[in-house]
Formats: sequence, structure tokens, C-alpha cells
Amino acid sequence: MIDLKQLRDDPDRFRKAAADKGIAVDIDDVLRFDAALREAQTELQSLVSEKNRIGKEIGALAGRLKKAPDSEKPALQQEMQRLQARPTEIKSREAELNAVVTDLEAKRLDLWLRIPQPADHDVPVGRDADDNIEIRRWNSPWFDTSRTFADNKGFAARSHVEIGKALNLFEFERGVKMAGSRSYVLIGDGMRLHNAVLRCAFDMMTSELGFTALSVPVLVREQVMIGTGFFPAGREQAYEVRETDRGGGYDLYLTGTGEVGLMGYHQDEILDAARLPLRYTTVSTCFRREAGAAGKDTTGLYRIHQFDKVEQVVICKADEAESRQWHQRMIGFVETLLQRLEMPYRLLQCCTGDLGPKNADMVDIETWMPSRGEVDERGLPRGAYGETHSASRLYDYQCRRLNIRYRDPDSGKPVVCHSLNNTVAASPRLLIPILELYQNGDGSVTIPRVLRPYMNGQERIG
RNA sequence: GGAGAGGUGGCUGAGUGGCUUAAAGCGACGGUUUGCUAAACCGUUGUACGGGCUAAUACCUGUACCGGGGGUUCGAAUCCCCCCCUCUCCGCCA
Repeated sequence: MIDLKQLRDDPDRFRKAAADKGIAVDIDDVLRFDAALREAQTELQSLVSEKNRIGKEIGALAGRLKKAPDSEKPALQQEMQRLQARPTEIKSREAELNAVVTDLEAKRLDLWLRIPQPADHDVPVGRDADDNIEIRRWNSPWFDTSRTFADNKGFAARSHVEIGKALNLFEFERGVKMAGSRSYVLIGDGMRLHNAVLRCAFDMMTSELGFTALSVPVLVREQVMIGTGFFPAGREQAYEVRETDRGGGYDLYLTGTGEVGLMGYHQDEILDAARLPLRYTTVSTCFRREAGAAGKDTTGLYRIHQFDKVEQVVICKADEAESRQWHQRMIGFVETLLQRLEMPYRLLQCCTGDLGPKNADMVDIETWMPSRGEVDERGLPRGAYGETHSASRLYDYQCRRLNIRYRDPDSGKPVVCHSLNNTVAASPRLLIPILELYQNGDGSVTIPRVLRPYMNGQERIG
């Protein structure tokens, strides 16, 4: 959520920002509702103020009335009636104004929540993912993405789907039987490898990097979804559990990322400035409806409704330099992990059209997936980078919605925090490059060295 | 799931319709005193949203907030209704 005062001061900045992101929101309506609301509030408050003042007189009079001898009571009662006339009159106008204020507040909030965070000045303007700009690449010591898979490994690549089927690491049929399309079952070493990746990433964040591990709810109230910025814009992406239909007071929503729980944790708190920055990590199951993605990435483990993810978030002081520094660090943690896994990746600077409403800046990390991409003249896929991570820098947009602040040591005033988040490892999507890059000509798969401690020392599958 | 007790400021805790529109204590901050520390004494005290005046996030002023939402009333922490949460006991259970 943006700062309304900033909107009043410079509406053009937000008009342009929304246009750059390709998000339709009527800034003029927000300003109109805002102005009308404040006018109504002003009138309402002065009426209530008058009512309260008379109320005090009535209170004092009531006290005198109680102690007064009977002879004086009729006069006092008459005075009481006279005093009560004006508040009664105010009440009807107050009710009218209250209705107006409630209505305008709702209208203003509805639009306010939809005004996107302006992209930072150094984020390239663009329409969609095609306009993202590559920042840099890293190649594995033993796999050069500029050469074909066969040139790298000496045999033709099989897709993770084929590998998984041959080695019985996962299947889709029974997953679909139980839960519908985009559902799957991990089996045996497939499940073990999945856990190994997550554990490896989780241990790095906690033991090595000092992030605090939290296990957080993945079934949360609407307020947390709004606060973290996933609602209202992404409402159709979340599964909802309609508890109100069975008499409960609240509906609940399955979270699409651990970020929701990690950030919602401190909702409505004023944090101790001395304890910032807060660094949290979690491993959680993530649920996504993938509405609007029908027909897209329908094969394999790439786009699925349920997966597990190690996520990292940082909540820091409202300082642009510090925010930017953490963004780079958090990206660096992921690079370290991918380099340990010896898998080629690249960094993409996302353009304005690909940022989403809440980000000032976003860097995607894509890992090389040999089975993706166009098919060459021999009918073999050329391979392509596939998105595995996304590092967001949000300034105070998310923390303002969540109402997470700290007290500035100098002024003593509450200041809205900055927040950042980044994937550490999302699996089974990350199993795609692992299986495909580490496959051998004999059909087996070598287990990446860093994952072997989490596989009981096992070196190969199959 | 059943029964009961609760939810008041940073913390403890009083307050069962106005004469207290949240007492008192603790803590924190500022000051006085002091060779220094401690103590004592005096003072201050939250958040949000408006309005006024502005260079100002300074100052003045208003409204709201006693778990959340609604209601009764001239007036609600207090009375009524719904919901949420916590605790105790019972039941069930990974």
C-alpha cells in the first residue's frame, strides 16, 4: 500500500507508475473519494465534538439532580430536557455522515489497495517477461549452456518426466486421480531427493547465514493475504476454505508462499529498532490455483498446484541503501546454493511490466533446464533457462499494509519498515534441472555432491 | 465437540451508565538535587485519522481506539447481540 500523502502531493508519479506496470487503476477516483471523505470527516468530527461537550454538561447536571432536594428537582429536570434537545438533533445528521464516511472509506480503500508500488527509477520499462534484461550468467564447471546437451554430456538429453518414469521417482496418474490436474506423487528416491534439496537450502539459511527458522501457518485469514499484498490482485490464485459456509466466523486461505506467514508474523507490531534487520526463513508447502494458466506448462513438475519451498525474508529499517544491500545479499545466497549444486543459472532484471503490484524491483533467477526450449533440427530440445527463484524488493509497500513499524531512535516516531523476500529453493521444480543435468548415459542420475549428506551418503539413483 | 472463567495503555491492575470520557503502581524519558553512582523529589507518557497554522514529521486543536463488529442511550470499558482469542476441566485425537 502506498502512502496516501505522497499520492496527494504527486499523483502523476503514481499514474505513470501504474501505466508502466500495465495496471489499470483510477487515480482520480481515489483522490476524489479521499477529498470527499475528509470533508465528511471534518463535519462529523465537529458535530461529535459538540455532542460530547453537551454530554459533559448533562453529566454534571445529572450529578446535581441526584443530590438536589425534591423542591429543586422539577427545575433541574426541565433544564435536563432542554440540554438533551441538541444532541438528539445531532444524532440524525451524525448517522447520515457516518454512512457517508463508511461508504467512502470502503471505496477509497478498495482502490488504494490496488495502486501499485512504483517501480524504482533504475528498473527498465517494459511490457512483460520478454522485456526483462539479463544481468549475468554462471556456467557449471562441467556444463556449458552455449553448447548442446550432447556436446556437454555425450548423449541425448531425456526430460525429467522420462527420467522420473524410468527410475520410478514420481508419477502423475495417481496424483491426478486423487487431486486433479497438475497433481503428482513423489516416490522413493524422488521424495528423498526433494527433501534433500530443501534440507540443504534450509540448513544453509539457518546454520550458515543465521536466519531465524519459523514454522508458520499456511492456512491464514484474509487480512494476512491483504496485508502481504497477495489480495485483492491475486485473489483468484489462492485456494479458499469457506468456513463461513459452515458457521465459522472467518474464511481461510491456503498460502502460495511461506512469505505470507513470515511477514504476517509481525503484523500490527512496532518492532524494536535495535533488533532490526529481522531475517527469517521457513520451509512450507505452497498452494497455487494457477488460474489463467490452463494449457501452459502442462507436462512435468514445472507448474503444479502444490509444492514445497524454502523462503527467506528480511525486514529492515526504512533505508533505501540498506534495502538494496539486502537484495543483493539475498540474491547472493541463492547463487551460492546453485553454485554448490553446480547448475548453470542466470539473473534477470525484471522490467516494470513483470514486477507485479507490490515490487519496486525484482530479480528472477533462472536455472538451466535441458528439456525446455525450442527443438533443434534433429528434434532435440535446445534447453532453456526456467524460473526457479524470484527476489523482490518492496520498500515499505508491504509493511505499510501489514502495519509493521519501528520507532525511530532520533525522532521517537514510528516508521514503516522495508521488506524483501526471495526464494531459496522450491521443489519439485528444482528437481527438473537436477535430474536433467545430472542424468547419465546409462539412465542413472548422479546425486549432486552437496545433497549426498542428506541422502545418507548415496551417490546415484538407478 | 461440551461446560466454565476471562480479554482494560509498554507491563501490573482498579473501574457495573455521567459528578473519573481509564485511578494507582511499575517501567521509560526529561529535570532538580548530588564529588560520582544510587536514592529522593518534580514533570512527561500510546496509536491512527482529520482540521488550523506552517519551512516543518514543530506547535495548537478535534475525533476514534478498554479483543473485533453491531445495537440500546442525550451519554457505554460498564447494558444487549454476534464473532475472535486465551485459560481450566471433560471428551476425542496425530
